[in-house]
Amino acid sequence: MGAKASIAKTLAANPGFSGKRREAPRARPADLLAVDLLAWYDRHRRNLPWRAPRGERADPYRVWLSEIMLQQTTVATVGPYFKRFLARYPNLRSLAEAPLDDVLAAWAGLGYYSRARNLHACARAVVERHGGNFPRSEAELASLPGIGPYTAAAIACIAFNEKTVPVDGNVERVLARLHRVAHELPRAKPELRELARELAEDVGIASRFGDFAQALMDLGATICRPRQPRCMICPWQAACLAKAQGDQESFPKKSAKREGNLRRGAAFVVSRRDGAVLVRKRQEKGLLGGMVEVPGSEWSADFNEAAALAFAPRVRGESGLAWRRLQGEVGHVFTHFPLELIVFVASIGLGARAPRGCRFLAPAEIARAAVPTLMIKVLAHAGVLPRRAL
DNA sequence: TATACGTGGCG
DNA sequence: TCGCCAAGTAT
Repeated sequence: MGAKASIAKTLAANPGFSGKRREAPRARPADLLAVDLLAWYDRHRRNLPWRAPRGERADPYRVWLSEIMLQQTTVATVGPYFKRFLARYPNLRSLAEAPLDDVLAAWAGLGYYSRARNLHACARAVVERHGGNFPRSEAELASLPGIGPYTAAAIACIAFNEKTVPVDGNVERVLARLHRVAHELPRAKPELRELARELAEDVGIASRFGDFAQALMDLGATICRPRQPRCMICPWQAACLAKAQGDQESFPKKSAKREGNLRRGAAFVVSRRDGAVLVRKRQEKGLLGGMVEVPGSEWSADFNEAAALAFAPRVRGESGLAWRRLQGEVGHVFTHFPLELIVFVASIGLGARAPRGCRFLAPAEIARAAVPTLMIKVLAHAGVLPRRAL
């Protein structure tokens, strides 16, 4: 199916869409749309840390690392993490040989920690299965840990110039507006993927698949933004069906997602006289998997504050800790639920021994350990830390 | 197909 | 202040 046919299908799926609108948008052949975008990209190309100099092929290791970091994460947030990570692990082999805990520590604060665990597993898999070189086909890439359909396509076209278009949130938004896609996400995903596949065909004459993918994502990030899109300077403004209708901000349509219930719990900060804090490691899988935390209760909607001290850690060599409940709470919002933690603090002497499964972490070590932002907030609330040092 | 999975920025 | 959103994947 050609691009024109899909436009007709889009129009057919929009009963309220006036037939008069068919003529104004998309006055030019589809291949020129791709050419227009590449020309725009050549003029407005952003210099990002993982991007190769113009005309040069990007390093697959850097492309992969950046794409994993950029999953659900903004360019501004990723920048500093990417540079630090690359300085510490300059190539695939150095990453594959590193202990997982060190990798988690380098990832601390970025969120979605399964990405770091899969990153590490992927590095080892590429060394074992591919001799240390990333495969170039989308299918082989997608079989690696942490690499799904989007990332496989992104690496394939950006690092190897394979003929494919990765479809991320940016591309979905651009295409949903360009074609005024009526269906809601995520149901519209197959339709949007098909539109993206047609675009890959359009790029054929230029054979710059990596540039085209990055151009499309840049267009979504800087021009076709979720709110207040800058249509007046968009290279595709003349072809955009939503722009013609004036309702571009209402695309893509999305199904309403329900919000999670508030969960509450208690955290216990034990400070040793030399400043060290009692911590433990969370289980490998699930929320904040493998990350460092202070001891605490379960987090639940029906948390009973009066019984909170039952969860307090018992420190060997101490006859009983004098717990002090700090005023206020530590609030944190996860993707699927908000959390409020009350914090208890206690001080102990140098002779104390950590309970089974726990250890004491010196202040200087906290910055180098795998401590998630939630726990940074708890430690800051307890007065143990000023804030994360970037 | 739906849900779990972090965090920070912005209007 | 608060809801939305950002270059998704695994199960």
